Amino acid sequence: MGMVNQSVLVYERLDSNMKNSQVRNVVIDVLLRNGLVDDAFKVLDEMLQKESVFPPNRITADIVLHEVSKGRLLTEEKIIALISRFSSHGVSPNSVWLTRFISSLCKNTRANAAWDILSDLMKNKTPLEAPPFNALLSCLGRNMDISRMNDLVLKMDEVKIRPDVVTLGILINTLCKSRRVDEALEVFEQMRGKRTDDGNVIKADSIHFNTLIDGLCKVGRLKEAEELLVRMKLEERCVPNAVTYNCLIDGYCRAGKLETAKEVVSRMKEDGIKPNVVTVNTIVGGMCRHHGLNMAVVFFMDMEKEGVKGNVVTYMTLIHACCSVSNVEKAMYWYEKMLEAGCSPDAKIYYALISGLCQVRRDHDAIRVVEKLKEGGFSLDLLAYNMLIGLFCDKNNAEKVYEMLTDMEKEGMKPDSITYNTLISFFGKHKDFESVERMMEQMREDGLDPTVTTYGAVIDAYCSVGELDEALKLFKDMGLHSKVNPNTVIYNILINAFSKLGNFGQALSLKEEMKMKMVRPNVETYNALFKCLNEKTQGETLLKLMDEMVEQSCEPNQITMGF
DNA sequence: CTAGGGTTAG
Repeated sequence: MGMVNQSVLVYERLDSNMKNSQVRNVVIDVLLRNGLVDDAFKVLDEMLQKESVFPPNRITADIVLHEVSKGRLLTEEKIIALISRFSSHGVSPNSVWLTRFISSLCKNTRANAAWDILSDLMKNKTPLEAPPFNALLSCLGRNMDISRMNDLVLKMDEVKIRPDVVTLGILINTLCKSRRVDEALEVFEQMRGKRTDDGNVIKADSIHFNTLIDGLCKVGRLKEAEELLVRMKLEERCVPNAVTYNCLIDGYCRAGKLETAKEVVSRMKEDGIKPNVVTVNTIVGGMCRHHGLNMAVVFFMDMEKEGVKGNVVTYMTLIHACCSVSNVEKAMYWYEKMLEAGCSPDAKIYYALISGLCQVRRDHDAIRVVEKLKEGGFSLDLLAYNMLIGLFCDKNNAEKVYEMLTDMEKEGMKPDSITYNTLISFFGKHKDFESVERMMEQMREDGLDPTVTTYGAVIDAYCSVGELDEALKLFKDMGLHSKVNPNTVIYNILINAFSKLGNFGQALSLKEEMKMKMVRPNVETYNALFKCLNEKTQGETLLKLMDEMVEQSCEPNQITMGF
């Protein structure tokens, strides 16, 4: 501390024309390192004055921002203000630091603040590089905000900040994930090889190719994906790797071409690339979807013999497949197998089990799994809560429904529209209109607009007690007061209700209305109408409607045949 | 910046 005091003493005695930026930087550094934050900021403030003779430089920003974030000396807001003051002197924070700061803002869903910082720095023409922009771009990409991404890239171009390989990677990836593969290919061709002022070139790399191949596969354009692989092999620094082949394998699996997928495994081996656990999981998943569990298990065991061990994802895939064919015992068997194999379950394994059990309506088993999940130190997420609430509603277990809701609240989780829709339909089925209204109100209070499903549940409830006037009122409200429009399901509910009451005229005019409004009728629409005709034995109208059904390309089903 | 895992209500 003595040394610090001496340094400060010396500094204070200096003539003000001796206190240049370099000297001040040293003093600020010493003060901050010794925790004398207020003193440091006093010196900094002198530098940041508008007409300061010795303004801050790159090093000032380096020292201050590094220490500030290391010691958490300032709030995010104050750091932003500080950056802005540096910016007004034409000083940028160090690129690495700025990138980290932008990322952390984005993680806290403060992309707007990040945007403002970068705009401010650009406006003041401070020197900038691509990485901080990449951080913001990848955040915008996660939110699929492509238009703001394009804006940012344009702004970069205006102030001559050159994009790098990562920038290109982010753009391609976001476009591919939004299924806009052609645009991704276009951006790729446009940006790659582009020479900038300083002679640098953005070179295409394996990640770019992998992303594009995956994008093409995900939209089923397998032939083009294969062509891109050929092109990739001809490029300089682009060697296909396990990711490349796994993307192709996934593409074939999704298309149900399991044999071709297995051929790609052979091709990758010939190419000197070992299949990995992702390869196994992809094919196991594909087999489960298209050829059933047994084939998948055989494949899995073959691969284990080749030395590729399964992981949580492998077991989860198998567990899910068991559940989807209602084989809970087998699901639990694979759960045990997973533990034996030394794979520690993560939260998602439990969610998958819960999802499977909810689908086959095994409420007691689901409760057991929830207990196991909690024992494992995990908690349910909104999705899992929704599935469970749905299950307990279905089982008329109001007590459990309330338990789930209080649990959610305890964990600070807000119900979403799916939760509300589930509850509204539950109360509707019990003809508890008071609760229905209460839920609708609460939903609005939570800032959630009613969805088509919400209306569907309520309209259905009023129809079920024969209050068609009330149902029609809501139906009309839909178009008027909210942005949701009636869909096929809503029309079917009403047509069914009128048909049941023998009001064929009203039912028929609703069907006409839906055709006029371009809402497609389906088999159920016609079946609902037939229900009414059958009683009145109006054969002629029936035949006419049958013809119309064909016209509308509605496949008649079992129920239709009964008329 | 690239590959594989659970999504509800009518």
